[in-house]
Amino acid sequence: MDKKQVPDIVVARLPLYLQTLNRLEQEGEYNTSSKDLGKRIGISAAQIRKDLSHFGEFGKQGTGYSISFLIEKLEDILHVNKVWDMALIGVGFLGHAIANFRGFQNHGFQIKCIFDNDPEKIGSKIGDFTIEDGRNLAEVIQKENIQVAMITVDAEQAQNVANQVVKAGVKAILNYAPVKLIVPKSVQVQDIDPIIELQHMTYYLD
Amino acid sequence: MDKKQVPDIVVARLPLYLQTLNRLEQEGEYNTSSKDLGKRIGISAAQIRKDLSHFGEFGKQGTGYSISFLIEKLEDILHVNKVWDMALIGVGFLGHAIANFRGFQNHGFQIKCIFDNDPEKIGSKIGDFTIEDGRNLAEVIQKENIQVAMITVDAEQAQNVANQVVKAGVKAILNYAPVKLIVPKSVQVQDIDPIIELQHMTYYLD
DNA sequence: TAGATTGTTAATCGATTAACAATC
DNA sequence: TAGATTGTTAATCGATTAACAATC
Repeated sequence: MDKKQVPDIVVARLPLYLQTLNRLEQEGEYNTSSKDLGKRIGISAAQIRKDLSHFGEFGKQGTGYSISFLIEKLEDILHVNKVWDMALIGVGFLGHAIANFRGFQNHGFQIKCIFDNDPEKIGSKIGDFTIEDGRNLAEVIQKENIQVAMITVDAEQAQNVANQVVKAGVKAILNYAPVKLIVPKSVQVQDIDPIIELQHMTYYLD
Repeated sequence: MDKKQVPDIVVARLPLYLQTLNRLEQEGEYNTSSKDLGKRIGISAAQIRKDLSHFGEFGKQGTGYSISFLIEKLEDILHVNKVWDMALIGVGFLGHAIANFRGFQNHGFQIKCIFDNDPEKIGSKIGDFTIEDGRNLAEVIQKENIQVAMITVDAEQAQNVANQVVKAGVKAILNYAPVKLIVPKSVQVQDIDPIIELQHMTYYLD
């Protein structure tokens, strides 16, 4: 018998809660409340309490939540109490930026290997990484048991790359290419596409 | 009397429809249907028809939608039948990647000016752009009548930059910094944050 | 204690889907 | 014509909010 599953829209908010709690902790705070969190994030206090109630009881009447305790719980829930190794495929300007991004650390992720197909790039270095031959993609991902991939190749190559990483065992893809990837249901995909976000906003402009 | 307003969740899907239609057109297709579009995007045909019905009647019974006609309509609705000038603030690795991004063209956007505070960077070139002094931000944005900004500075500086661009007249901000920006309700904000997306996915992994 | 805030229930609100007449 | 597909309605489904007893 399955535990009733948590709505994805709730899951999607948890990383936002975690981000805000991390910031509060950095600012030296020890406690917070659903009201305070809600104001900072821009959603209702009731929604935060409801969301958290799917996973347990983490607060205290009268005093709210211990920030460090709630961070710990959310990290457990989101499975970022460990470090996920990631593969980065495609070293254009964007891949280059991501390879040099310092923000993965302490949030549950690290880049483990970087691939490109360009012979000029293969073998050269980005920070601590040597760019590997895209033809070895599947082999390396399998050997290193990598479950998360970031795809920063062109729209034209993205589906092909996705097929390869899925075959090699990747279970989550962060896709920067402006295409809807087709993957098995067991594989998670999230898209990052500035055009989509910009067009969403210009609807409200005139 | 206001026209009943379209739910934001509907608006958010329109750029995705447009993206898919553009791809279909590139592939040489002339017509499509809600069923076909739905399958490609991964949502129901009924939802696509319902979404579009908020804005008019764009299809024909029996034959579906003319791709070029529907593209035109969606571009009108999203206000990307013109080109929006954008300011880019912050020239780290990510800002550099965005400055060199070719994908804005033909989708309604172009970068008009780029700013940074680092004296080493000010005056140097990225493609056709000269990096300008961040201290001139407000002045230039106002003079050029820029309404869209992309913020690629650190988390610590992001709110400060947001305050400046809003004061200068910006109405839409694409925020790459991992902070919840506080802006007037009349200003649109969309966040792009890979950590948030990755943590959303690892919830489903084990 | 009095005040604050939780977790949860029930009510409200909104979004999605199924179904179908209209019609190309 | 027969088949396909629209736009729309009503029904269903799901998410958010308001309210409150419990209690720190």
